[in-house]
Amino acid sequence: MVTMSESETAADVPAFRYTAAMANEIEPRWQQFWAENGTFHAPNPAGDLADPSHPRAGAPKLHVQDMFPYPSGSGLHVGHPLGYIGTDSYTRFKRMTGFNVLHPMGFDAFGLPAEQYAVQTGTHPRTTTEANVERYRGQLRRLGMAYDERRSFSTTDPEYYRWTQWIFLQVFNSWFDPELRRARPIAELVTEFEEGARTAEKPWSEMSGTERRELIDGHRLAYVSEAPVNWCPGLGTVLANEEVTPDGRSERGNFPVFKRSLRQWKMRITAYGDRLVEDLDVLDWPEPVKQMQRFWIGRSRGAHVGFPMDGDDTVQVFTTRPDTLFGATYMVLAPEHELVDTVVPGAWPAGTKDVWTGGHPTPEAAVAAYRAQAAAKTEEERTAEGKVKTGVFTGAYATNPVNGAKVPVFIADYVLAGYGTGAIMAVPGHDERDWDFAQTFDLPVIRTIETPADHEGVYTGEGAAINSDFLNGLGVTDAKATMISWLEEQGHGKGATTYRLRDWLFSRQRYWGEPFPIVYDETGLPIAVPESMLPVELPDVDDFSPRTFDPNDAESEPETPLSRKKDWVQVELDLGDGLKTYTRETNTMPQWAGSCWYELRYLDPANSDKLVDPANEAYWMGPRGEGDPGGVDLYVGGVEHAVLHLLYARFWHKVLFDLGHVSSFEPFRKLYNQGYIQAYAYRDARGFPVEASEVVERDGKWFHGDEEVAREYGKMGKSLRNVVTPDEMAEQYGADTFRVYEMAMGPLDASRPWDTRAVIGSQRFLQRAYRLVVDEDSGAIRVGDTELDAKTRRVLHRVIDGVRGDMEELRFNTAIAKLIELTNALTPLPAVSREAVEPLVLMMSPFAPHLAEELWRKLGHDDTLAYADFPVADPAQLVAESITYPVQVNGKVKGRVEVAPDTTEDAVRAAALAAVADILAGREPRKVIVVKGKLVSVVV
RNA sequence: GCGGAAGUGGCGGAAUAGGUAGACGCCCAGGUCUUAGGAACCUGUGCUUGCAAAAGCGUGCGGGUUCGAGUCCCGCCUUCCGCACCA
Repeated sequence: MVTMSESETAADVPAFRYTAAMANEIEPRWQQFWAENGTFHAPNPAGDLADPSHPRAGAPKLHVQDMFPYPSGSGLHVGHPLGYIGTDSYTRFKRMTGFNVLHPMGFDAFGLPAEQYAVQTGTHPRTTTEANVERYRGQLRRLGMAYDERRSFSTTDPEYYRWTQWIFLQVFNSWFDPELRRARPIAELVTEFEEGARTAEKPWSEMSGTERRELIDGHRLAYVSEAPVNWCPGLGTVLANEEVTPDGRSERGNFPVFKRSLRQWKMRITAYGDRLVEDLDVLDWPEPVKQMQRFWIGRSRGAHVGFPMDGDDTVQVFTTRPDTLFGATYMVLAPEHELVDTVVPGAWPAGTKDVWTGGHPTPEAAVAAYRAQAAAKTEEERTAEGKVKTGVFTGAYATNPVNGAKVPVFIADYVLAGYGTGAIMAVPGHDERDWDFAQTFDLPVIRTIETPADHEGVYTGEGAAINSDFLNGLGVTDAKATMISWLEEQGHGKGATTYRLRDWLFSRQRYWGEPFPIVYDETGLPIAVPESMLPVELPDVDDFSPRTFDPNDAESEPETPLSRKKDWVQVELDLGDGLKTYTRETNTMPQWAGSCWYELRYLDPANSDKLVDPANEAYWMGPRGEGDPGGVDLYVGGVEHAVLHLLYARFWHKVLFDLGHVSSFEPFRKLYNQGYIQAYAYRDARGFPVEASEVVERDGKWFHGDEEVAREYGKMGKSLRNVVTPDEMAEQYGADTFRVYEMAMGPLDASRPWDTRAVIGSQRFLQRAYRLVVDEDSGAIRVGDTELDAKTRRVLHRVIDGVRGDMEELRFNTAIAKLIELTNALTPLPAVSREAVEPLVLMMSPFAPHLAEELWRKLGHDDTLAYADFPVADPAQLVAESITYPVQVNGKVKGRVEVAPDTTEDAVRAAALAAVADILAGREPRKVIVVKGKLVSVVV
């Protein structure tokens, strides 16, 4: 879009006015200066990035990081860089206050879109990805980001994913010691078995080599298992639980997802459940994010209890309320529970109620029908039916171990196979779901918690135990503990903790991901590729797509793209037993893998011997003392990563910590969620989006041409035709104006609508600031060494003080408001004083770095201001010359008095009463309150 | 249903410790300069009444505490986010 103001009025614009055209001359020049001079290189304490001569070498450090982007084909829109500009402004400020600042940027470049594009066009994903990364780099550079470009990488760089694979091997070669609550090298486990310190069902000495390997493999933190997973035929891949929506579809692509038992790689994140929950307490994270993680991990404490069945079987249940065991009047198994088949008798036992049978002649028929019905339902249907409980009697009875009572065993889909043991004891008196089920199936209720007399129905509150033999009279907490001790003594159960969190499904049937550093021998058991052979490079293939299927074909089988590359899959290696043929793992890692540890690689990006030099890790991320987690000092990104990325990254970091590779036990000390920039979109009468930039407002309605259109509010995107790019903002206003606008429009953590029209306000501010230094007509420098008048000087120092405070707290919007106030205060002054202008320029520089550098140069400095000292307020100037007290009478402001700051309270009171004397009209004040420095309140 | 965040002018937002509500910016109106202004600059701008001085009202709604409440307490409403039979 060509603005008319540019073309038609150019002749009238003074030659030295700060315009978009001037910004577009200034900005690339300074970007080049910074790049050529390595202005933003941050020195490491050790290795190839060490630089003892650097002005910040050995200074206190600050590691600030953004959640790096996936470089999509459509480039950045104005919403994407919001957080980046925020961290750039913050780190520029902190650098000027003396910190050695690490603020890097990289690219999360493995992922589905490049692969899908490759499938459609045949373009290699690497080609697409590299082009997109270059585009992103260009866009970010154009915004003047102060990154240390030597530390930038893509997760797709073989030299990067070499270390992703190396970490995978660390995980693979470890096991979790529950006693020490930490990961240990797998070799130590082998030793324990060899020496008999640890025993399996079969003595180690009697086991075959394969049996030993299977035993060990079963303890690894990365393991292959045949287990129910989320199979998505439409995508041709399996998905992690976290990638499946609540209605049972894929987060990407919205295809149906089916539970299938398949052999897949998993990571034993559940072993870290306790530490992942507990360590949240020491993190400086937004409470909602911690809450989401706590909920996702879903730790609950309770007990496993065995209910013996007729015959030899015992059903294990998990309960958080062992104190209510005496009230268990029936049991429920998940329809998929493995014991269902073995417990079903040939005929309905005596006393079977009609509602229990579902109208079927035999238990076998009833169970089969119910299972078929449950299997046919999607997760969505199962939960959509809400509280209507369905189920059927299995015909079997179990024995309540605490009192020997026979209780009927049902199957019902309100019990989930995937949680706890997939079986429950039902206590209808004190559990809402069990109550509902008991009502439907006419089952008895026994109260075991004293229930208020007037209470009807289920009671889930606290109370003393009743009808519970040795528990009677105990409160809930004591009753739980007593029951668990009893169960453990009697051998009927023991205290237990379960998690909602499942082990992390780690393999994907895709091409564009990190290959596993794993081969298989003739036993079919996995073998680690030696570290010396890393990276296992992703081979080129002809066909990038996994085999996809009819999205509803639940019985289809995954087929990976790499499996078709036969000459790659079969590999000759000498792994210690001479040259042998091995088969490569053909799954690839999920997209999360690369982002699980990138914060570490920024610290030492070119280190070819180690993931990161311990000296560099300790400096940038090490703990600050006992109990301190260490980690990135400030990590900024969207709240959408509250669970997945942040949980996986914490898990890997803890494994690396346990194995001694890092000194911090958390990756991100402080987390900050920036808001989203959204935008209005407009639809015509047919409901089609029209180009938002062409819509005009008239009389509170919106028109596209002559047609009235409807406005809506949502994400910026191609499909809504409301995209605004930073490139066009830079072109029309300059990058500095764009940066100032994004930071001024609201608090960083709030979401707000984009409004291109309002950008002009930021442009005017920069223009006024430029005008303070440079005469618009002649280009002459206007700044002189005249002293500031006392009043303006106080304004200056008040602003300096306020801006410093705002910057520390990331309150950029109010910092900019204060800078505008200062600029507006200087504008009408007859002489422009260096005393005020230099601090103004320095304080503007985090937001408008190009303009600030340009003005700094014009003010006579010959080097970058990036390492200049940020202004410090003179405390003497912060004391007001006089204080104006508003005077309230009965809570309403009725007058004002201006007094010297050191006026005594009595004098203020007297002056205030005099000021409102006519309002009081002779009435005697009942009370006079003087709040020092604030106001006077008179009550009559 | 459970958990969390948030509701302030026409709009984005400010008020950091209970103390002058609306900083700063956009829009809008009037003006200066000008052939012109859709540039820049200046002035005004919460709502109602009023020529004005001024008065009344005002931070989602209803109560409460207080000399004083956007801020604290109780009860609601609305919006957004997360979870959703987790035993």
